[in-house]
Amino acid sequence: MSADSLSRVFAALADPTRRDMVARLSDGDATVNQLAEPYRMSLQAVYKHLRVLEEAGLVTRPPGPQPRAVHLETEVFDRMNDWIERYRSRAERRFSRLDTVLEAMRTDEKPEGEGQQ
Amino acid sequence: MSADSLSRVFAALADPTRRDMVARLSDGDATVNQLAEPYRMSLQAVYKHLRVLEEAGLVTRPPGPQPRAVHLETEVFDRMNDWIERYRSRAERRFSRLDTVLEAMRTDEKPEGEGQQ
DNA sequence: GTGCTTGTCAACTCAATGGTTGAAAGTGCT
DNA sequence: AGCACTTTCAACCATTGAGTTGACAAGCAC
Repeated sequence: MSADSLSRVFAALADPTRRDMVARLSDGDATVNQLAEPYRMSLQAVYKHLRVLEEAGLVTRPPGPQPRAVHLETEVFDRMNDWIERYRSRAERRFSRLDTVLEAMRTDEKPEGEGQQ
Repeated sequence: MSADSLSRVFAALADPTRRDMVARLSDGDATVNQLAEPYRMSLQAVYKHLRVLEEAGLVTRPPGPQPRAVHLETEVFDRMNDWIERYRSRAERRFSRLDTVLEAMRTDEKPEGEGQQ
């Protein structure tokens, strides 16, 4: 209940069925029944998965005629990417900086180094 | 236990505490005690979180002197990014193609061809 | 209207998760 | 050896999550 929005997004994608739904929706909108068809689970279960995706903001269901379409929202992907890139780049930048330091140490002096690798 | 590896990664990052750990580890390796310090939970709980991150491949703990360092692995981030980008781009490409079709309909008024690929 | 299909809600089961405490191994230092 | 610190294992509890079945509400066709 208290999960922040990023947690909801990651949690939503932690389930293989939901990732598969997202994958299929990337090919185009679908109704709940179309979505449910390949899975060996009840329609209600699929509907529940849909709710999870919806609450994570990964999917919207614009109102319309009876077979309502499920639509994939790509905006949330950006938020995930931002998070991932932020820390990946930070770690990699730090790593290359450390590399520089180690190299400086080797050329500078101190042949006492513990073989890190 | 039967979760595939992508599921484990997403599930690992679905927890705010674990995301915070990853964020902090992106600033440099840390011992478990250092990692645990800001949280109001038992050390054992932190170890559990660490295990989850470890099994997701997000973190390694190279052997060494007693307070073993926890190290962030950035490689897994690529796998996540691959997945995200794959379906984001697919959806956006489809969207722009649809856009093109719609525009063609408006300007042309008779779109007879659709099988683009 | 009657009926069929689609979509939704609710209650229930069962397994997994996040947290706890307590105890036991390892490891390092003197 | 002995002591302190780090790490892990096990049992337990509360909450969430994925799935089920059953029933109910809308929409569309006849």
